[in-house]
This record gives sequence, C-alpha cells and structure tokens, in this order.
Amino acid sequence: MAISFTEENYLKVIHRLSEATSEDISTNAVAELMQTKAASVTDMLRRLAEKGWVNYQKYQGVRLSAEGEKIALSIVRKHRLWEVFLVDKMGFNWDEVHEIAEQLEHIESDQLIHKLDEYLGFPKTDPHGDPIPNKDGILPELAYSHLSDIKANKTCKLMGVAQDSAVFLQLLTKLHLSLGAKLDIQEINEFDRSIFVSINEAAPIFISHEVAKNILVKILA
Amino acid sequence: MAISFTEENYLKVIHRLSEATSEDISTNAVAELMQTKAASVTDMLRRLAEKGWVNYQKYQGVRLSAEGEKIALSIVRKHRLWEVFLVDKMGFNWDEVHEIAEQLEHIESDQLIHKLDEYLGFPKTDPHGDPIPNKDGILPELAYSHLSDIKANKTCKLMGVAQDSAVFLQLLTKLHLSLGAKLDIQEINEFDRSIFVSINEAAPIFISHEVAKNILVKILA
DNA sequence: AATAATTTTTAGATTAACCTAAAAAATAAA
DNA sequence: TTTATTTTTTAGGTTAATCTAAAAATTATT
Repeated sequence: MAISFTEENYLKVIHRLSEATSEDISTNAVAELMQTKAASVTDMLRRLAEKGWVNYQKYQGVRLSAEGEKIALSIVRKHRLWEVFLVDKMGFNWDEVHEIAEQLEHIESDQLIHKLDEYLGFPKTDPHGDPIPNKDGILPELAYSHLSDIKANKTCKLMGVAQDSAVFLQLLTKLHLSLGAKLDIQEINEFDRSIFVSINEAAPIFISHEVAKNILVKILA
Repeated sequence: MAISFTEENYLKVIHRLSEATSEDISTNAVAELMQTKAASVTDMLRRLAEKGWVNYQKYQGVRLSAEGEKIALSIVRKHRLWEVFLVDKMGFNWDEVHEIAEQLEHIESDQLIHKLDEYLGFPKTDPHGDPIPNKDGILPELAYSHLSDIKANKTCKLMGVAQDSAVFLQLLTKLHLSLGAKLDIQEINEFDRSIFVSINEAAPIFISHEVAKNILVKILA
C-alpha cells in the first residue's frame, strides 16, 4: 500500500517515542514532535489505524502495529545509512547531517539501500553511535550507560549520544569529545554533579551534568 | 520562495520541452509529460506565472522565465549528478537509474550537491552522455549528430543517447553499444535506412533507423 | 467566411494534510 | 465526589493538486 512522506514521518515519530517508554503514546506527544496541532494528529492517527499501521483507540493513545514497526524501522535504517554516507563519503560533520538525512530517508528503492549499505561496508552504527537496523528490521540493542551514571575513577569509551541536535554535537566537538574517545572519570562534583574527565589521556576538563546525561559510554574498567 | 516537488516537476518538464523547440509550450504537451489532465496544467501554469517562474498567457502557451530556467537547470543538474553517483559509485546500470534520480533530484542542499560534484570528480556528462549544468546554470552545448544522419564509411564515437527509456538502453546494452564506443558505418540500406555498423572493430551488426535516430555521435573521420 | 474540429480554460468536486474553535472525555484537585 | 484542569476529539474550514464535464477560444477545413 502506498505511503506518503507525512505518514512515514508520523510512523517514525511514534516509533521514536515508543523507544523511551512501554506506555501508549499520547496525541500531544506526537503533535509536539511533528510540530503540528493535536487535532491534526487525531486525524492522522485515525487514518494510520485504518491502514493497519497503528493500534489506536480514541483517548487511549497509540502504538505501532507489527507492520507499522517494520515501516518505521526501514525509515530509521535509511536515515542512519544516509548519515554514514554523508559523514564518511561526503565529508560532512556529525552535526550537519540530520536535516539532509531527513530528506534522503524517504527515497524509495530497496536496491539502492542495499547497494548503499554494501558501499559503506555494512556499518553497524550511524555517526552518532545509534545502531542501524538490518533489512529485516532487527535493531541490535546496544545497552550503553549514560556518562552521568558512571562512578568516579572508572574508564570508559564514548559509544554514542542520546541527542542529535546540532548545538549539542557542536559543543561536544569543541570539547574534543568524539565517538570512540577514551574517558577517565577523575572526579564527580557533589555540588552540581558536574564531572572532571580526561579525554584520551589529555589534561582533565570540566563537563556539566547536562552534557554527561547525553553521552553514552561503554565501561572499560 | 518555497517550491513544491510538483512545481519542480512542472518546471523541469517545461524546460525539457523547450529544449526541442523555440516555440511556446502547449498545455497539452505539458499534460502528456506530466501524466495529468490539461485542466490541471492550466491551473498550475496560472500559479507558476504568479510566482514569476513562467511567462504564461491564456491560450498562448508557456515559457520559462529567467528565474524558472535557473530552477529547472538546478534540478537537471541534481538529477544528472545523482545518476553519475548511482552508476559510478553504486554500480547500477545506465538503464536503472532514471527513477531513483527522479526522487533524488528534489533533495534540497546546495552544500550536498557541491560535495557530491566534487566526490564524483566534477563530471561533465551523465551516464547517458547528457551534459551536466554547472552551479550557475550554464549548460555546455554539446553539438552531437544523430547516428541516422551520418554518411556511410564514416567513423564516429558514441557520445550520448537521445532517450533515457529503460527498454531502449537495455537494447543498446544487448547490442554492445555503450558510451565511448567507436562506430564504423559500413553501409546504409536504402530500403529502410537501417545501418550496418562495426562497433569497436568487431564484425558489423545490423541497426534499425529507429535506434540510429536515438544515438548521438561525434564524427571522427 | 462559415463551420467543424481541436485545444484550452472555467466551474465545481475530491482528497490529503493541515488549521481554529468548541465539545467531550479523562485526569487531577479541592 | 464534585469541581476544575488538561487532554483529546469533533465540527467546520483552508490550501495544493488533482479530477470530470461543460464552455470558450483557437485552429483547420470546407
């Protein structure tokens, strides 16, 4: 069945919200991410339900059906593969690719995506450390910790970010925090939970709790 | 001013029709290429004229304005650069790329197109030999001849095709006719203007006038 | 030049995606 | 457990892009 760009975006947004919770997703939450009004969302949810892509009961919120989930994951897959392309092949920075990938994710050609995947060397994650679903829509669960949850004197590796906003990513770049960086947590300040951390053996720098919350790490020792 | 995919496609179609003639373009001609009805075209032409992208007088046909021409050329540029990408980098055949490029041509990012151009080595033509407009919308005039117009005993080089349809391109591939091939015209048959031609020094093969009409060549000797 | 044929435009509807304002349902507070 | 607040839905409209059918303009033919 044919699907519009708008419908794809709704499914993607519902999918994103569903990752954070096991509850049903509220109309307002969708409206906020879609940058539209609740009334418009109600309209669309009714139509998505008719097409069998979501389960939706008036006033009870919405969830993706199995088919809707499959569609959403294929869009996420395309988005993330294109992001890898933009950074690895086209030389964009990791904070510049989101908008362009938002457009490219709607290009329809299974063959193209398969060739792109191959061309990129079957990457496992996008430039922000987010896992890339495979063609069957299996999304490997990467169970990383938030840097804000790690104890002092631990060593870890920066595996991803919990947020793709350009301002956040630019800040990380300024702080020399990039994917794969080795982080030694020197001290956690009780006052505001800010952290002194050494990046790749360099002199320790100061990081706010807010930043640490959005950094995903793997504990090494 | 914002432009929709549909508007972009109309401008592209009007541009294509304008290349073949210096006359104004008729509503019906646009309707046929856009695969829509004349009434819908009239509607759209009125709106394109309001936006200043075409000059249009009721019943008198339509032409692109300078600004419309610029937009059309930027779409053609994107389309052809993406075609080069699909063939050179992704390994598609020349008869497989049109549909996908029709989608990719609407991706909006000057930076991306610039980087893509660079990545591809600033190609001058697409995989069908069509010239790629530069970023200022200058389209190099490649004055090639149709194979059907060449005299017997001449040697020429296959520089492009006058048609991008998959069936035509697949036929050329079967006949081992690809861009750059050296063609020796052995004999032109009076009966139906079919041609005996030797491709890259191989034994001569038989080609219909219809095929020859759609092959563009440069005369070598 | 008058009539016929064709092309183009207008008129009026339809669909997807949105909107505002008001009504209804669900949730929270007194 | 009423009342107040918040959330969600309905009702009714708008816009872009399309359609069909009918009217108007242009072009071709006698």
